[in-house]
Amino acid sequence: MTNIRDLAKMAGVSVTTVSRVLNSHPYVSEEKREKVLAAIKESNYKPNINAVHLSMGKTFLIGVVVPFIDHPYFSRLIKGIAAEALRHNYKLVLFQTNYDEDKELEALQMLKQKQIDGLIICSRISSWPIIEEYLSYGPITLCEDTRDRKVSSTFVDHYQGFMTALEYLYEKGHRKIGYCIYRSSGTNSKNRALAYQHFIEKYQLSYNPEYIISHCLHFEDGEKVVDKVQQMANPPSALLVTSDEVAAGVVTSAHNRNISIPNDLAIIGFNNQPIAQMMHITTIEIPLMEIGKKLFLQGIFQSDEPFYQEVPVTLIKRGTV
Amino acid sequence: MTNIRDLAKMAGVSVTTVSRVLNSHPYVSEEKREKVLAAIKESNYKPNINAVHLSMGKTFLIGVVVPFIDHPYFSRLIKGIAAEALRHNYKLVLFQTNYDEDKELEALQMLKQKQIDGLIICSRISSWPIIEEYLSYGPITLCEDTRDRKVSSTFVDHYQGFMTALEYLYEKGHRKIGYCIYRSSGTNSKNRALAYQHFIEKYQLSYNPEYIISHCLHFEDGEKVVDKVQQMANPPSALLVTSDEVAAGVVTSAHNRNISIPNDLAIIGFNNQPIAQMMHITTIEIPLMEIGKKLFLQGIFQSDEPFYQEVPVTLIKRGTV
DNA sequence: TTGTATGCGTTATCAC
DNA sequence: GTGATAACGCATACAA
Repeated sequence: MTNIRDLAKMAGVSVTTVSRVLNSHPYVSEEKREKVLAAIKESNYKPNINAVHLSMGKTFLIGVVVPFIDHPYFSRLIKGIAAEALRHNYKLVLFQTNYDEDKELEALQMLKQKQIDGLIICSRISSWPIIEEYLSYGPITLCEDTRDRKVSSTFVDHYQGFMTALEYLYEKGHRKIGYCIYRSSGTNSKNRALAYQHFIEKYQLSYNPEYIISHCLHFEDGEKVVDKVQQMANPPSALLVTSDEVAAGVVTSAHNRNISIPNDLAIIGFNNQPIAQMMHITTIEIPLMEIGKKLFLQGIFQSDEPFYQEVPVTLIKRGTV
Repeated sequence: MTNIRDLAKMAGVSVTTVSRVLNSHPYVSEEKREKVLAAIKESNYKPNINAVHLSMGKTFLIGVVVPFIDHPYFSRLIKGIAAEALRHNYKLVLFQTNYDEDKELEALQMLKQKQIDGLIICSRISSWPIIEEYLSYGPITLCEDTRDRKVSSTFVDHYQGFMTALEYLYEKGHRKIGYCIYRSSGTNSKNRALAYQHFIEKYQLSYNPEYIISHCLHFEDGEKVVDKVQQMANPPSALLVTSDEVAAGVVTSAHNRNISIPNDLAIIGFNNQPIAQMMHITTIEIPLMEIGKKLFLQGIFQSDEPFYQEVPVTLIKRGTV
């Protein structure tokens, strides 16, 4: 492996000059620059990233916290982050937490110890005081509405997305609407709940706690949802479902039991995943790949001031409403 | 950030001694070891990984090449790799190739330039001569049967898995059996094709090229499969399908068109993904998470001799046959 | 069993 | 414009 000193010798200049052309700094004559460039080409030189990192005091590593790596929602987010990271010569440190707070703290600790340059938390379990404590050690970026906090984020307005879906169902004549989520504690879930509550109040609909079904995350959870709906004395006529993955499960289960969709039960999913397109599921599109890219850029190129970035969502009308 | 020199002062020893206890080397008295340990605890010391890396000439980075990051098969593999990598303080560099050879070459180049310590190729596009050329620059690990090559691998015996599935269908009375794959050129696909050919010969069944449907990768491809089957003058009575994801798509489409499964069409998927369990799809189980872990260990702790590691598969009988 | 001194390959400071 | 040289923090050969 040829190094910067070898290059200097080959080009007949000093290491400083080599470093200058390597980093395209000013103050180097065209003549010497070309000599160095030639030497680089001839020797097939590549900088030793370890030395660069040590010298710069940076790791070029970005931590990514997700509850589940192999879940369609998060793997799509990771895809976006990874694509942008590669472009900027950053590497990923993937933390799968399973929503275990200790796992998330491990990631936060790595930030504190400067083992990573920044941390992206795609879905959070630790409380605000914890996050805010670690904020002083390095950039933390979230994927939820943080406008009331001093933490940067790229987020989707789940309140608006949910409301749009609800209004659409109302317009279609539905008055008994339920919804599925994974966990009720997350910010995104809370925003969805808030929209639901406001919607109920606005149209003076009755509130039925049964209509809110939690722990829905995978395709196979769709079956549980249909189970519950079938057991209700007064079942909903429409359901907003966690994600298209789960919505697809609901639709599949419903078919198996001769529940007609949308006649017996209308369904709206989220994310506009490929599966929603194939199964003609009406959905709220969330551009996850794009969000992943934004999260990365925000996580690395961050100023002192928190920066909030909202990504718009779109209702995609298909066959399940 | 306190460093090794600060520790030495605090403990009243030399940096060498500190380094020794840090790396649990022998030849350090219990007395001094404890002083150092105390200093470490007190100062909340963490080694600067950049310095460690530079000094050791290693990056502690492992490259992972996949065609698609957000595909259930590969994201599960990544999950296994990431889990094991984290345990060993390694970080991931994710390359999504989309089966573009240049992308794969980028990863290979990084290995050559010592930008990563090892490379795991989960699905390969480049030819053997290319792989073998880069083998001299660092450990490369594959996820396909490489027993006729000098490249290490953790692999599934797709020949055996396919044959098991075929024999099972034969036993159930099927004589017109087709199969779906993504691409025909991969080693794994070739092994499946070989099993199919041997099976056909063994039972003297007629070979119908129509029965082999390629480019099946996602749930939504299941619909195309059903389309094709319906258009055949002499359709197969059973289908081995790329993955459970695609199998689920086939089953869903079949339901939508009142094709009875398994009566009109029997289906066997692969991987035993959660979706297969939910939809009661008969499948060949492939332990992807476990394979991912093995791939990592193999990729990092590799001797000079190539090492081949076969992972067994199991037929899981459910309702689609 | 311990410590000194050197190297790892860069970047950055400063004098020229 | 240019070039010595000092960090950066750790591992290790070698001397003691």
